[in-house]
Amino acid sequence: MRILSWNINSVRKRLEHVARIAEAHAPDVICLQETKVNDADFPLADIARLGFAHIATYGFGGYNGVAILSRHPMRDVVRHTRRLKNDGRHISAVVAPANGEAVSVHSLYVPAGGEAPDPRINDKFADKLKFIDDTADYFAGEFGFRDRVVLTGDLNIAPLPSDVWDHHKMQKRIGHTDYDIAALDRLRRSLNWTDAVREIIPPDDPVFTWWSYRQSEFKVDSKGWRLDHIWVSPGLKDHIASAEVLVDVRNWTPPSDHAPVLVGLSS
DNA sequence: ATGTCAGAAATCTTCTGA
Repeated sequence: MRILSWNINSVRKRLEHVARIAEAHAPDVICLQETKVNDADFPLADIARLGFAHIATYGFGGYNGVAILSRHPMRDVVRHTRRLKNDGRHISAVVAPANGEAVSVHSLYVPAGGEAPDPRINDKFADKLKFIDDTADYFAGEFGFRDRVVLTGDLNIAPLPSDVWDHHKMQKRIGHTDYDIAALDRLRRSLNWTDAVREIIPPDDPVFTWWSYRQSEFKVDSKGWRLDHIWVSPGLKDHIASAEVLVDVRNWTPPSDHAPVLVGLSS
């Protein structure tokens, strides 16, 4: 099963890109973040036409919004809330291929966390860390190590020195602070998750999935961050067959500021 | 401090979030 995750920054602005990705890479499942559309306005017919007959959406007006597009039937769709608050940041579904074992797939959009790198004075950063800890509690309580679970999404954290273009400069930037990295490690331990991309690409090699719009010119492998991730539960660790970042997509116009991550799992 | 996007609400621009 091929699973792709992409912060699309408005699904309605980038339908053509989804078509190109579907054509070129044939993912079975696409997890989207920042769809920026209410469920009632989600372009279901356009997506279905691309081969994804099964669609689960969790919109939140003009902000946030996550979705799962699947070629295979889905059941048990859950739009997750945090502290009884709808926020369009976590949707899950069990993808059940006709020939193959079912997988619980999660599309997550972790809050960015604002500017000041101190949760004691920055409420957005405190909310981000709380969101991650709530999510860790959820996974620890809901699943066991033998379950087949895939966590995807824009986690807004680059955990390794090689996940940012300048480790030293970024240590005081939200997304690469010690607070971020410790929180992401708590999430990783919640189900003993494996970072699928780093199983395939050596941890010392720079890998980026996000490049700011606020650069005069986007250049591959310059000034990026690896904010988008696909993790698998222990039950799927031995099934990781391939992993890559579709860096070229960042050059397609009009671009999202994120590139998709694609992981292939053997049955 | 700056750069650029996207969407909403209300105008033809400003705000918010990232």
